[in-house]
Amino acid sequence: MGKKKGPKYNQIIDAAVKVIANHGYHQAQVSKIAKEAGVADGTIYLYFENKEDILTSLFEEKMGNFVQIIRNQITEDLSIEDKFLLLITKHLEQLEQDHHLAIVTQLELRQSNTDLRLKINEILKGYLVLVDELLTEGKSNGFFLEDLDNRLARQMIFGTIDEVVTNWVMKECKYDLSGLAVSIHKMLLGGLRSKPSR
Amino acid sequence: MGKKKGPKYNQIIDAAVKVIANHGYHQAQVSKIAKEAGVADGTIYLYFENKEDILTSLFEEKMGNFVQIIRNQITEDLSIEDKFLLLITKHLEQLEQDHHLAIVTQLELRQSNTDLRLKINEILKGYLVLVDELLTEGKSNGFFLEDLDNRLARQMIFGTIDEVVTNWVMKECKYDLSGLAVSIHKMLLGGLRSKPSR
Amino acid sequence: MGKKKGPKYNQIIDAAVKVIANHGYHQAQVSKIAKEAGVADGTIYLYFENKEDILTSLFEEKMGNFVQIIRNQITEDLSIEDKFLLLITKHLEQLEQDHHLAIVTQLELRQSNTDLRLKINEILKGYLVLVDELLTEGKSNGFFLEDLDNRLARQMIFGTIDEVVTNWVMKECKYDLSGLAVSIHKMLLGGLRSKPSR
Amino acid sequence: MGKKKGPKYNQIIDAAVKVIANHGYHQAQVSKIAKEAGVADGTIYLYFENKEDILTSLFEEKMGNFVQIIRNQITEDLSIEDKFLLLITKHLEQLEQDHHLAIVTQLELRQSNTDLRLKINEILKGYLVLVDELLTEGKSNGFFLEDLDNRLARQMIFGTIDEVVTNWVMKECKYDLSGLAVSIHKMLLGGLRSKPSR
DNA sequence: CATGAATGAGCTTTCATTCAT
DNA sequence: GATGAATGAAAGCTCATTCAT
Repeated sequence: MGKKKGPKYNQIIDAAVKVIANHGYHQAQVSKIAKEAGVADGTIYLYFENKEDILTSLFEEKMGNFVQIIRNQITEDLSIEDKFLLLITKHLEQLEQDHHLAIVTQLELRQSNTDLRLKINEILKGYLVLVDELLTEGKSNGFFLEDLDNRLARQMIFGTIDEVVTNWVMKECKYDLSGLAVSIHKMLLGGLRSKPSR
Repeated sequence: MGKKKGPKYNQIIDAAVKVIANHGYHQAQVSKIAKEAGVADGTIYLYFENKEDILTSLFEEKMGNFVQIIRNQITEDLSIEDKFLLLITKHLEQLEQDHHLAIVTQLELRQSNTDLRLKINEILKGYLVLVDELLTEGKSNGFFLEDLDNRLARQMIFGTIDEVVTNWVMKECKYDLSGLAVSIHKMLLGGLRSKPSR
Repeated sequence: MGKKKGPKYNQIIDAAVKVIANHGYHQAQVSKIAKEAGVADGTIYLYFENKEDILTSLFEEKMGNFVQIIRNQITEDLSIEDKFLLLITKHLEQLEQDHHLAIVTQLELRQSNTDLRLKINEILKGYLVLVDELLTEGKSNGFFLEDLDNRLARQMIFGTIDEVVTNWVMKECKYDLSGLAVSIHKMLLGGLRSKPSR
Repeated sequence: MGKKKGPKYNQIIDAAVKVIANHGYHQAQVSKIAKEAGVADGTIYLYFENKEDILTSLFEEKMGNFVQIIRNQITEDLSIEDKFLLLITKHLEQLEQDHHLAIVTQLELRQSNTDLRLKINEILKGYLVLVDELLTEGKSNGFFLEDLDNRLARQMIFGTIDEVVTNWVMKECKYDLSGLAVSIHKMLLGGLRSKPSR
């Protein structure tokens, strides 16, 4: 019950990231996380309801930040095009900064049961809301077609970036990720075709 | 050993799909699958090496010719544009045909940790090779830009379609999936922008 | 029920000896014995009540012979001393003849549960009766002391020979076993002491 | 890990002895041992690596100084004859002290298949070394014949005593065991024959 | 007689969670 | 607050035995 207090809370979350990244989701026992965090097993339960709550909180904590940081960069004076470039760049940059976190969010946490994944999706909504705002803005000033399906567009944007990051993680983060932002941006906005149809 | 034959073999695989779809990957115990299949627990082991073998076989059996079916539709006389439309359409159609199977392959099986993931990647590889061929063809006849990054393009195409399907599954397959093919196709080839940049 | 008939009966027993010798008691499944015997699993149960019955019968069959063969050699005209030498020699010779059988009776069958071992002891009684007869005969003609405890003497004789054979089996039957008969005979009859006590 | 301490450790070992003695090796499930020890199944695994570790530890703990205890009694001032009497007496006395333990070591533990057998042999080796020393000493001072085969003599001594104890256990420990020491001693040293051969 | 596919009871071990100290 | 020893439910797999053919 006494949730979210004290330095131990963050200690435990950071330990969870580390343990999951190094040992994999299915080998991340509570006792291992407690040991890594330097606390007793029971202490975990003073800060988290149960194991799933650790993972949910982990994602909340790290991804809550995530969306806010992107929002902070997207100032009103930018063109919609530049706003999208920023979205992509900051998305990639943040995951590039912390390889452990990237492994956890892109690979390991997806092995969790479906309930947890629904909660993760809940958190992802903040991201999707942002994308939606950009799409609506783009439509209103004629940058995007009026009849664009926001949901599909969102799925294309998120699906593409997510797939790029996942591949990067699976290749053991060996190459420059954020450097791909411009290319991705160009592909997403302009599509694959060399010339417009008609 | 891998006796693989007899009606029980398929009975068990179908039961596995059903149980996993209804109860989730982590709640799909062997005994539950056996009960659903109408056989004794031990009978499972006359047809499969172990639990993982059930899942691997399930995936192979059901998704083994996923790519081949798409390839069969893509005849040489089609334009590159139409070939992509077919790719998307057939991809969506196949998953739309069996909701249970879609749940299993899009959500549940991704929670596995093992050889199964490798099997999934194997299938995926065949898919990506096909996409690569289409991209190369499109480049050679000027439909795509010469400097297009094949890997990124592949990730955009697969990432987008996969995300669309996953969202459809998570919305409990309540809307028409293959009907989205045209819109997706338009977005992927033409991008989000209403007018081409100069 | 229809026990002890047909050539299959012996086939199965011989297969059991072979399988147990090669794979060990705990790895000697009924199906493995059936395969070795060239019959179906179910066929086993036409000749034996259950698995334990195979083992009991195996021992009966092979050890029944065993005692009879020794008895046949011990003719009445021999001295009690020579009778004992024959007992020991034939005991060792018979086990030396069939290494598989020796492994099974000396090592593997002793891992069976206590019930089976009680039945084995039952069969061993034939051997012990023979020893008893010799001891009694030896006492009556003054070769042995009147106050010799037959039970203890039997245990010394059997315990010694059994231990010698077991060691030979554990050393993988690499040396001449029956050649030890004279030494054993000398030790058992004369003891370890170089000179008699007063 | 091998935490080995605390009162539970001994509780569990004693429970194992009791359960194995009463129900037999093959019926001594972990859950039965846990229940007898008055702990939860899982608690077993805080003190032992696995089931085999219970049995190995049991044997080590209970029989670890079996040989040492005998050695402590055999002081240098004794005659070789008396030393052997002590060996036999202490061997029997130790097993006589704890009937449950005797059942376990003489009958049940021999049904095991694994490292445990190796552990048992380890203990046995210490015993055989001791016997060897006595034999060598006896030879050097003329008490034993120079040409006595140590290995065979060892096997006679151990085989005889072991057989006597096993028979006593199988007769449910109903008679006085250590009281047999003098008779056994007499038989082993002097043999069965009433008068020395010429 | 013979088959062998099918059965299903039985057991070790893991690990999230609790609670007395 | 903090501890960590203790808990006990849960699940994959084996194999002796049966019985319809």
